[in-house]
Amino acid sequence: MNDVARLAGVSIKTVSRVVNDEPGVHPSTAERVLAAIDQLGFRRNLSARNLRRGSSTGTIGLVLEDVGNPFYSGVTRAVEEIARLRGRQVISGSSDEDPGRERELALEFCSRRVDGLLIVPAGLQHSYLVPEMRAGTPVVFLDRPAGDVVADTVLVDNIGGTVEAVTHLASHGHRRIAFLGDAPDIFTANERLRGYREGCVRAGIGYHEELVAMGPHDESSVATTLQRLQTMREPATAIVAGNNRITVYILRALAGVAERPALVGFDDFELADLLSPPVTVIAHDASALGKAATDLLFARLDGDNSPPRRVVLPVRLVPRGSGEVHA
Amino acid sequence: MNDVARLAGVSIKTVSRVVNDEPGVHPSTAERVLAAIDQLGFRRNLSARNLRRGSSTGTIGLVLEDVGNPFYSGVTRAVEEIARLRGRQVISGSSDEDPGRERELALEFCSRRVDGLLIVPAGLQHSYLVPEMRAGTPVVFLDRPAGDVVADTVLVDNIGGTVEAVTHLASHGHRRIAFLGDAPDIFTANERLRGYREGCVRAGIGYHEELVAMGPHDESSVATTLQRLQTMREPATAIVAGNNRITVYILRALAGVAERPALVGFDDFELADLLSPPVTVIAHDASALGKAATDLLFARLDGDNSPPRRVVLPVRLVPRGSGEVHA
DNA sequence: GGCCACTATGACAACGTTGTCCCCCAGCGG
DNA sequence: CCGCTGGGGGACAACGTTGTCATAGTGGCC
Repeated sequence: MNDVARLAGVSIKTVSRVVNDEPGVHPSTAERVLAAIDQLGFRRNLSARNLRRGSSTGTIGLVLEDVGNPFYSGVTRAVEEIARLRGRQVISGSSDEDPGRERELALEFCSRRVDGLLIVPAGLQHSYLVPEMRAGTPVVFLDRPAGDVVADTVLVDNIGGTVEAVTHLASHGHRRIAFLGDAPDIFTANERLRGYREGCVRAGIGYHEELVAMGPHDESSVATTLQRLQTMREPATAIVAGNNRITVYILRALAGVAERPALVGFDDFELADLLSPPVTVIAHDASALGKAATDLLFARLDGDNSPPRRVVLPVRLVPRGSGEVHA
Repeated sequence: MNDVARLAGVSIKTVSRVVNDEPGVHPSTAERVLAAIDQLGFRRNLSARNLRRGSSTGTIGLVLEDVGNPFYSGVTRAVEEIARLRGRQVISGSSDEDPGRERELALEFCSRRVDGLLIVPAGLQHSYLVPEMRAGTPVVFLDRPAGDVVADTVLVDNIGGTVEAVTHLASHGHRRIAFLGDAPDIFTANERLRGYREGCVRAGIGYHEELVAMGPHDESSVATTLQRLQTMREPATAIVAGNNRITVYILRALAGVAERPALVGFDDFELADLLSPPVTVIAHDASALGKAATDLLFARLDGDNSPPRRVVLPVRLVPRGSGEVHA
């Protein structure tokens, strides 16, 4: 800006005025300044501007588990969309389920003075955020709740969803329904397990430990588990999969197998309808989740300081075939 | 920092020394400072720091077409990964194929003084970046080249891939091979069309205008096109799909159809192997693309100022069934 | 001519840091 | 007692902006 001022033969303040479209600059002066800006390829430094104005940095931080997972990239897209409408940029990072990494990312974002934080928590300890929140940085947790702080949270109805899945399978005559879930220390995995259990009880088919296999799972552990479930004394005739990845692992393991158990997966995914049989899922909307969380964040930025809210988004069972096989 | 200094009864410079682990602070003083930091929840302002030091802002900007597309979210993931290893944060945004939006994002990132830019170009005009590049901001284009500036570029072998697809189909006896591509003003779409044409010529089956349908496509336009291709006087017996979305549209349109043409899709996608028939694709690696581009960017940041490079990543045909149907 | 109002512009401080340079004082040798 | 040394610490400027206030010039009115 200094250089521009020198070239145009004015003070830096006048350049500032031109750059900010402030009134009170003579058109001919403005023109000279603009020419100088163009010639030097000047672009105002937003960091300095925000520092001086003490105002918003125009950024929001997004900590998620893995952008590579279609579910989270859907969330990211929705967040971006709304941030854009509100003139904000998104800085994001993946925690890979590592609480340390999550914390590192969140605090790094705070150091950059983001206007707000959206976090898919990896761990259960979030007291590290208390100073930031007290200092006025709004934080919204999504997909999973914070461990030890009270804050805005947007979740999906994990319990309702798995209850519905089990009920649905039971209504087709299944009494040996298995559940393959993610690591039980992950909130959603645990909730879905609870829903599964409740569904079993409600359906009157009882909860049987041996039909449950919690993760972490990979392709081979899922294959092994399926083997066990199908060869036990009273084999499982139906399976509830705890998330999109597990569903895919199951599909891989079952590829080419003639006698397939019924299957309902948690999370919808592309092409589920084109597989044979098409996969019945508990669907919920990644972009709705991202949108709800971002809307909540912006409400806080707009001054809403009502008590923290917990929003639970509905899920719906989408019957496609794999879950409508009779026992 | 001021408050911390006052509370600890020292000067702000001493606080700065403690925060930056600089030597020359008495342990007992440091302890007082740390206690004050803790009590006030102080976190150093990175913008101010970078402004003062005139150093890197520790961020890189990523402009892509749509994070929601699994291909680009794979790219994003890879970029993030490498940026992390090099201590950088990623700021990203989606252009939605809108050149204006691409430019807006890129310039916004420049205003934030990102250390470097990774761009999946939406348009053909990139001279707007010349001042920034001359000012020392390295820019790497990925997936598509820049329109009118010479810069580092990482591409995949679009032509080679489609040539291979056509050759593969021809070797199974197909002589009426159709091509459904994206809008021809998109570089990759155009290149793939060229590859298709060259493949036809090489295979000695000739290039026939009526077998080509360029986009933009959506589910219904694809369905209509397929209808036309299959009912023409000499119907198409095989199809090459120009990208992952078009492949999916084709699969949707063909669902339940008994007489299916052979199909090879450009871009691999999850579950392609579990469909029936499994989908033969020209595969290339989103994360390899992201990694190559980011590596190139960091090489520039490390001072490499050799002439701009153009890297072309190989693709490979993955035969799975849909492309091995004989005519 | 003196005064006012108004426009165009500039000087300067400040945002929160850090780099540079300087000062104070204890400890030590002569 | 003096001077020197070195460790611990502070004052101040500067990074690139913008907000505040001041100032110079111009034209109009009495």
